[in-house]
Amino acid sequence: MDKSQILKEFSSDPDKYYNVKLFAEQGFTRKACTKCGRFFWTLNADRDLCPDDGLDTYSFIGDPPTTKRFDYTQAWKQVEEFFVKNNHTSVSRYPVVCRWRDDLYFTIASIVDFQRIMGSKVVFEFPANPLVVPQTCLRFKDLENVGVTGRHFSSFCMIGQHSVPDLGGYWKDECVDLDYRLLTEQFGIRKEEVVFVEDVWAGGGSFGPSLEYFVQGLELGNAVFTEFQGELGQHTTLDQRVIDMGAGLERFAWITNGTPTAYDCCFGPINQMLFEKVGIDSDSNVLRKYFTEIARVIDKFDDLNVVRRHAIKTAGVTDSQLKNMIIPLEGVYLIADHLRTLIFAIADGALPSNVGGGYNLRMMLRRINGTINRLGLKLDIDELIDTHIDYLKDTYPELDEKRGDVKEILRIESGRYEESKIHMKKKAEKIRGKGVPTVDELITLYESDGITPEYLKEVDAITEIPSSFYAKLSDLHQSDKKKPMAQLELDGIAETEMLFYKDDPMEFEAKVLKVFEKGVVLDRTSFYARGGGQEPDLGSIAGSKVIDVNKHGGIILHELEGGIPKEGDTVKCLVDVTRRANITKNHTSTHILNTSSRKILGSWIWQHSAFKDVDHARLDITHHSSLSDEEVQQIEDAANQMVKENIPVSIDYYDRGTAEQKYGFRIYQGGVVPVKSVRIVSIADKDIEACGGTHVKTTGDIELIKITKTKRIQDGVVRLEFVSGPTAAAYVEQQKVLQVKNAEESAQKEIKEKVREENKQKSRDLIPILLDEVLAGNSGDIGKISVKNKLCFTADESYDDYFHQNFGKKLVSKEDTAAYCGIFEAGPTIRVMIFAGTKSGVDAGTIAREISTILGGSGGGDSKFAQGGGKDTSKKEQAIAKAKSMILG
RNA sequence: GGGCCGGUAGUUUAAUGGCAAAAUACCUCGUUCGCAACGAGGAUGACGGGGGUUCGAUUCCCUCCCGGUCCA
Repeated sequence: MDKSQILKEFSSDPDKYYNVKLFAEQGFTRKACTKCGRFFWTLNADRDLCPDDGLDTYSFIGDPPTTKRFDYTQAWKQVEEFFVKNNHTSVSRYPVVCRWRDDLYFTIASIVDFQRIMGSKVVFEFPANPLVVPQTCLRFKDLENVGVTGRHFSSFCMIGQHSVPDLGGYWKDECVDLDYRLLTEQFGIRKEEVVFVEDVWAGGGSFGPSLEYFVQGLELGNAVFTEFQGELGQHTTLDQRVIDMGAGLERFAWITNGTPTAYDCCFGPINQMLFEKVGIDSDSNVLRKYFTEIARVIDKFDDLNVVRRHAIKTAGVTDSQLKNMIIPLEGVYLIADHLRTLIFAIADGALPSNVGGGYNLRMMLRRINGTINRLGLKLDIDELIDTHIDYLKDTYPELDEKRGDVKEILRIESGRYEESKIHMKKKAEKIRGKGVPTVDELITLYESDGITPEYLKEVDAITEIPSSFYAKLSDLHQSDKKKPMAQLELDGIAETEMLFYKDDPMEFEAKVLKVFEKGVVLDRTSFYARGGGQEPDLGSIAGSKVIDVNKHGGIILHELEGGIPKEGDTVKCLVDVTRRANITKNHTSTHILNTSSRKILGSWIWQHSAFKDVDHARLDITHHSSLSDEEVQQIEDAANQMVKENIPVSIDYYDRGTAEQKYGFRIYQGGVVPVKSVRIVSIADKDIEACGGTHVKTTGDIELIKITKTKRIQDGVVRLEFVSGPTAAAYVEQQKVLQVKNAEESAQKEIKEKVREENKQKSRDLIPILLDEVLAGNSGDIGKISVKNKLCFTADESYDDYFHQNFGKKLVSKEDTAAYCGIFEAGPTIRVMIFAGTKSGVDAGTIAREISTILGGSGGGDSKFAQGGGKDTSKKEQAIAKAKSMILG
């Protein structure tokens, strides 16, 4: 939908869409910006320009419009106090890792907290109405602006003010009134400074007008009134209209302080600490001018470097000021910002990695480390983490608990970065020595080693980046489109009654509602349909084998083999009880292992995915490293302890919002649950998850859990393969047998190795003795070697390839008139090896080829060394005779 | 989930369907009061595991393990 179209439409009828009671009460007038034409509301009769174009833009820097000063933490207390006083419920922030929506890695706005996806629709669920929330939001789009522009953050606190008018909340009039009073009464901003700009918001099929509020050119918040759906012109009013007011807490703090940047008043004591360590030479007057200029022109140029150059020139920043003040400052801000984001993300269970959202976290830590190195700083990251958390824990007490975990994860990740840098450096060195690499080589380097051409240029390994590099790279990454699933005609069929969620009979009768070529839909079924990583039940329906069961919406389709019943028939159905029991044990085991892993490894453990079949199952967990044998044992022990305790497993249904508030987002281990009423599976208070699978009554039913294998399947994800119940018992038996077998095999191997080593040693001792005799010019039979004028031949069985190899090599290296030929058996083949000194008159290659031909094989080499052989053992004597005559003449 | 790269002496890295190299560390000797430095000599490996092709595989093929990396 075209936003400008909607804006035009709404602006043509301001009374309907924008004019709120407050404007008339206070005497706001509506004006059109003389520069850009946008409509805005103001108390200042002289004002002709909208905030973006206004002359007062960022005039608060160095001259804040309030008498009170609030830092980040205090600013929230002010906001919270104001809204609570005005009948709002203050809600704790939601996780920054967006567990309840699989289309987002991270929470990017406060409204996301309350959005749930049902099918293709977004629905709202608020735990209170109206409410206010300090929602930490992560945004990685403008990462390069962070630290530079004075107002971009990788994470920020969105003050979310939300109200549903039709469920007892308020609508536009009260919303704008509250926001206005928040600014003027709570924060003490002069009434004339507040400007409301008319705008619209559209997304996800709905849209509505919005009023952005500015003070001295700084946008503090945006009140969105989501009220319509459909296409403009044919739109209808939503069943549930919603107020989505989002304001930047950092900006509230900034405007009351008037510091050169928002960073100066939002990171707490960490800035001062960093300034001292870095030794920044700070001149507030220059900084004020510089950052004011940055703020004014940031949107006027596309290239950030142009913006910086412009500001440096206009503010009159000298080269030395740039080097000793601006650049280190930008670095400090970047470090403080990125670290704060990492603390929130890791505390909420995200891990830096090379996949998905984890990649953003990895990049941020690398930017921190890169900046520290670039500026030559000596910083203790742990100390910085402590400083951040100490400052934030008042508002976000949950961060305090994860202090140690955050440090551990960042320490491991920093170590990885150091190693990868060493690797990159080595590769770059090699390239420098080798000459200009081709584009294909550069692509291989990038894809296989993560070494960008930019890096290579930076370290002077290459002089320029080939222009075709990026074109070629993007060609390579053209992804193939997913093919759509075959669609079955299921319209008009009633949803299947799911007996497995009720009394779950293993034998039942049901009516056939619909038949397909290979399957049937019944009115009711106990056959569990594939879902949540749990494999389906099998068994029989009307005597035909059930080979698969799948869910299509609320309809369950049973795939059959050996005859399809008729529509309308009542059929007898039997579920394979043993299969079901085993799968069920595996499913509850998955929950137990998940919680055991978290207990042993750390709070960052989440279920990444899972699979439960009849004879095996696997659980993928989020973890940073491969598991040691000891860790695996501890997890298994913890799991079996829970089995031993025979803990009851209970299943209860909750309203989704209630479940989230009661148990937190930990319940979404298996991913998003797209239903209003969630099924909560609890193993006492030890593990509580939203889950649609089948479970045992008490943990003792599982009998035993054995982890059969673990594997790091990708960066940040470890797979546990396991068995439970009777399969686990069988596995233990099987392991016992295997262990005995392995012990025997390794003992045999050891003996073989010992014999080989002994033979080697014998050769080492014998060779010098024999060599002395041969080199002395003795002829005849020397140690079973026929020698004639330093030409040697042997086919004695006591010599192996090690002897032939070393004797021959040493002989010809010491005497170039000598030659040596050895014939020996190696397994089913007879092999020949010839060494010839340059003046021996013997051609090794010719001998090898001829002897090999006799033996039915082939051989090769050059005149000085050659080998060959064949498998025709009947020709062995003939070959020996021939070889002897060829070498000894 | 899909690819790609790599695994060789204690360490870092070469090369190769036919004797597996170099640097460094190590050992011995020499110069030195001693150390460092230098010179001479020496030892060191089943080429990640398993299977296959071959007379012969570290090299080619398959498979597994480990590590790295890019894209979804």
